[in-house]
Amino acid sequence: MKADFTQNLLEWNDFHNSRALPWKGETNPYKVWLSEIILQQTRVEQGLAYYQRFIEKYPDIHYLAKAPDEEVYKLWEGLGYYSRCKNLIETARLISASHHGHFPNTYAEILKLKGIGPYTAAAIASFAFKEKRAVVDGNVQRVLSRYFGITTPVDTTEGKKLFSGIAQALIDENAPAAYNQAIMDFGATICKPRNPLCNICVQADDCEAFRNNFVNDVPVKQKVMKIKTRWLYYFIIETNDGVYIRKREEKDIWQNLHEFVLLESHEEITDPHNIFLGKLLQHQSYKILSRSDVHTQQLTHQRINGRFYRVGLTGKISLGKNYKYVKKINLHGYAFPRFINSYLEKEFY
DNA sequence: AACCCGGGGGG
DNA sequence: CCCCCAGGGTT
Repeated sequence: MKADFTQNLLEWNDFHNSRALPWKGETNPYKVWLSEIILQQTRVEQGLAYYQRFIEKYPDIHYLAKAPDEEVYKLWEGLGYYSRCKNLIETARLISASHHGHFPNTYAEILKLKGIGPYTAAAIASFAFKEKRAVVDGNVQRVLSRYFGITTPVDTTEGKKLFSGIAQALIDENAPAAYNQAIMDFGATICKPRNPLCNICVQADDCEAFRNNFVNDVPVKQKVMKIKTRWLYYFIIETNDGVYIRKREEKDIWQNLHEFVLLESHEEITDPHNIFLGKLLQHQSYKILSRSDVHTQQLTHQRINGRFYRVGLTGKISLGKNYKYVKKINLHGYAFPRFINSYLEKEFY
């Protein structure tokens, strides 16, 4: 069984895999690591430009370690899952300082690093250090569940153990890196989530799901997360040349990114400024300069709705220590969530 | 084990 | 509108 699957895969890789990516064949652990963090739960097409910008700005791990937090977040801005950026910075500084810039070179040691789990540790260990350690990502789960006809949910403890065991049994002894790269390319280009190319698949003869016609029913996933709706009313309190912003510190979406003065609700509010600005600005005189249409953004597990109000002030005020007064010209130096940036780009700048 | 964390593209 | 993406961390 293994011989067939692995042999066919590597043969396909040699003669029919034309996928070209900048990090393919890369053995520099820093570059492998960076690419893998960027690609976590992220499409290759989306991550590619980010990877190139990071490599350009931070050619090695010491450059990244020395960079100010805000600069790195700004470079990560728009990519999502911002804890990846936080862990990226922490790990870079740890390796730069404590390991003299030398990346740990075994799966077990790599796995201890922040932001690195089983998949990423296996990827770095195999690509950079040729360790025989099979990767299990969404592609691998899909390929294996179809080929072997596995209906165990992939997102359970049992499923994770099952798939990592099978993957490790299938990996090629002599070419672990090539095998790992090949199975992910195969999953991304042939054994795709929807409309897989079974008609030209070199594994089709031995594929359980194809032979029994349930290719579209695997892999099985268990978790169904309910989507909650949030209403965010942002007040851009501004003077002639500055605005007030704060960093989101709480455990919530967009942690460590910036925002304006916020009134949040679980449902729509007709005139949010009436109940809010009076209290916030006390005796200050202010003027509502504009009110945006309702903006929306659909996240995986939340639906964000909201409006943006520009509020004019004659002079500076104090909104507490959480808020910073920033000149409008310098807003570009701070990282904002997409929800805010899309407003700024269209209606503010 | 259950829940949380973004944003984009395809059907 | 729903699903998925070179997953990982926290509770």
